[in-house]
Amino acid sequence: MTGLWLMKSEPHVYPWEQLVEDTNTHWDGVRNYQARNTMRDLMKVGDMVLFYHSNCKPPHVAGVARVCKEGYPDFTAQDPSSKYFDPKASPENPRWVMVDIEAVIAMPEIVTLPEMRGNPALEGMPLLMKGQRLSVQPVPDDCFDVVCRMGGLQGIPT
DNA sequence: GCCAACGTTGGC
DNA sequence: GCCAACGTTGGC
Repeated sequence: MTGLWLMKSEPHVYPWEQLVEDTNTHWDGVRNYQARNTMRDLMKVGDMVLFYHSNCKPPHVAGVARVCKEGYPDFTAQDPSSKYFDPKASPENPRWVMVDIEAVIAMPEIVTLPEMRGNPALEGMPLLMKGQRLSVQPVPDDCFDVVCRMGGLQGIPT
């Protein structure tokens, strides 16, 4: 079964357009244990990802990506010059994990947070639940499909 | 810029 | 192991 996820990025840090230009990227900088565990234990090659722009007006899903490399140490945690440096990380205990994702397709039309909040079919989506801040989070199958259709796609892309 | 909701840290 | 203090996220 293909896992379905949502990953948040602030557009001024790493926008969807950059992923398209890069083709793929390593998802560094996640410093939350729950999100780390998701990437380390649950995300598999071929899983699909909603690429979400947070901290912008309006927040929105910009495109669909795919996991192309499974969890491995986030090397930025061991790089003192990185803003993601963590002195507690080491080769023996990397502490933080990342996956690689690749761009699949842009949403023909972005799907905004208010639009998603207004769709009763998305009631079960963690993103829309109060207090939900995880930067990597699961998306129920039916919700993933609904978001894709709201963005003008014919369901979940392959 | 505000602030609610969390998560982490560290003293005890 | 508790919990107060602090830091961060991210919508508004």
